[in-house]
Amino acid sequence: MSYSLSEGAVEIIMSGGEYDGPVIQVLGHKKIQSRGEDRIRLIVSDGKHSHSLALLNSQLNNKVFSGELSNYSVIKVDKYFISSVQKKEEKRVMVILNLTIIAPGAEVGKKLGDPIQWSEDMTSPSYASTTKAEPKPVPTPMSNLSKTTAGINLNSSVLSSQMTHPIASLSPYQNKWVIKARVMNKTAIRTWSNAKGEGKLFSMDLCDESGEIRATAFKNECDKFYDMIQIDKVYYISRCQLKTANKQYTTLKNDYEMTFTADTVVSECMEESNSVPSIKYDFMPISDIADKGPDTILDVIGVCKSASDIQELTAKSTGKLLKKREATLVDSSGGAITLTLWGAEAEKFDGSSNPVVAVKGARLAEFNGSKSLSCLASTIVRVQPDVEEAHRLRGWYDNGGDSMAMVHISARVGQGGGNAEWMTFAEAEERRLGTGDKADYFSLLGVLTFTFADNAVYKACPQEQCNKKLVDQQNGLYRCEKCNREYPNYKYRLLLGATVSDPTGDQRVTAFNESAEVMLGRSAEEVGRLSDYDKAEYGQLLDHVKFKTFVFKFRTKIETYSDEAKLKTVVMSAQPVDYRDANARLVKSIKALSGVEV
DNA sequence: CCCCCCCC
Repeated sequence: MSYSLSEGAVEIIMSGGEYDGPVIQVLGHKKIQSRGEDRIRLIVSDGKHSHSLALLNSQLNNKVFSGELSNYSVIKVDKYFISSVQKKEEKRVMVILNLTIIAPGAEVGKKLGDPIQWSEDMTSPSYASTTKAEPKPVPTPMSNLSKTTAGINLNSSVLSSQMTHPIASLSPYQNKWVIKARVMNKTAIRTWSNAKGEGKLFSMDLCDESGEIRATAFKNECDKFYDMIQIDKVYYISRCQLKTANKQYTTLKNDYEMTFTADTVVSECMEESNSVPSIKYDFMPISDIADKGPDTILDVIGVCKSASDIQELTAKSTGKLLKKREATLVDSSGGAITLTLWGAEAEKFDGSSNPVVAVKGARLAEFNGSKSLSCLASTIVRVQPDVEEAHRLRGWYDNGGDSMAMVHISARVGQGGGNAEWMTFAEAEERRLGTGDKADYFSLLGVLTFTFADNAVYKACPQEQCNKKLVDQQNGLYRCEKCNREYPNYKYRLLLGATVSDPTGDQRVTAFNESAEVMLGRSAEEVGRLSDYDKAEYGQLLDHVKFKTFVFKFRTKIETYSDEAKLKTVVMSAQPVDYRDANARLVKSIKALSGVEV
């Protein structure tokens, strides 16, 4: 068995060129300490040259500890970057991010070829001309920086020709570095005032291939850099102060954070920087969120099916005036969830064109048994992001996904009724529910067996709290008798008559806006538009929801209309079935009925 | 040097 190594790759890579997926042999390894962390240094060979300054990304350490990556192994380096370390002089280091083991050491069993040790001064000009080599790094990266003025360097060529340092390598103990990083997120300018003084600041989240870090600019630096720093752009940044990050306040994966100082130099990277990754999302299908606990921090991507207007409220605890907007996101998992946006983010958000929205680091909140996502200050929200999942979702939504029935994870649960025992219609009748002076409430697992399509949606008063049906004045205006006013606009609201059945009987019920939206799987706005502009589709929608099963909570009370006493039953909430819960209830009643443990 | 991240 012979193994072919990428002869000459070490030389090309170490002299600044690019070599795609070099196949090299591991000749030895050594454990070193870096910032209190174990790092593995590999001695590698391409058959022609060996090189002892190959660092293994710490995530790969286990491959060595487990023996998987033993000496003489032949590996393909799938991903690497070149960094530099300062000892007595600048030294280039190859950091291996990803590798594939082509042949284990035991199988190879010997050193391949007769490699000689490579060193910096072996760099020959011939390689630079035959490869896509970048300009050779200047030996003293910081020497040029003093020539910049005001810290903002508009000509990136000075910095771009230099070697940059991986973010993961930054520490307070070393201040001669330049990073090449993408801005993932930038906060608004915030002011503070406390016993220690006052000021203003903004912060940004930066990332490169090696990791991420938060940087904050205070006062002067806040003014100086705020406009320049733009989300998604790549910058060369140097001369910041590093300090230990308070883990309490950050979700970024870095032990340190940076503070801009008067000496900080920032320069936009003008060339294509595909090597600097953009935000790394870890999207969770919306329907999976139902199983997650409160305070889970997660990423989602979905189409904004609807969004509320801005609501203003006063925080009880702080007395602060808050602005929020709720957007409903849906994805192809068939889940829907409410995302709450706050402050300026809420104000600028426009969901009217059903954009794809990507969210990184939102927090799962639970209120009255209903789950929703809430944005934190650190949450990144991107509207119409240029990522594959966004394009896929766009295609899905525009080609029928929009009419898919959704399980709304944030569906309201009747107050306090979440754990009420379920009843059947027969049991409700037996107990004469609704026949007393006060209304009775009960929950039931039932099937929607009929929907009354006539007048299921109406044009309601646009005022926040008034949901009165408007009178069409036939002149473009609508009159609200309750407000005694005419409006040019209106909001749609649902008032759905339906029949719910269970194995023991059925009941004519009425569902108002929120519960009807859950039952129809559409917003009142959408149903209204269909009713006015696409009667066929409207009819289909009302037809297709038949035989869907929900957990209903009813309010029932006997009422007399023209001498006839009838049970008036209102749907307080309709929830998609949580089958785990449903089965547990079933098992419980089987036990109770049979006296047998199951 | 901030560090609040909310409400029904």
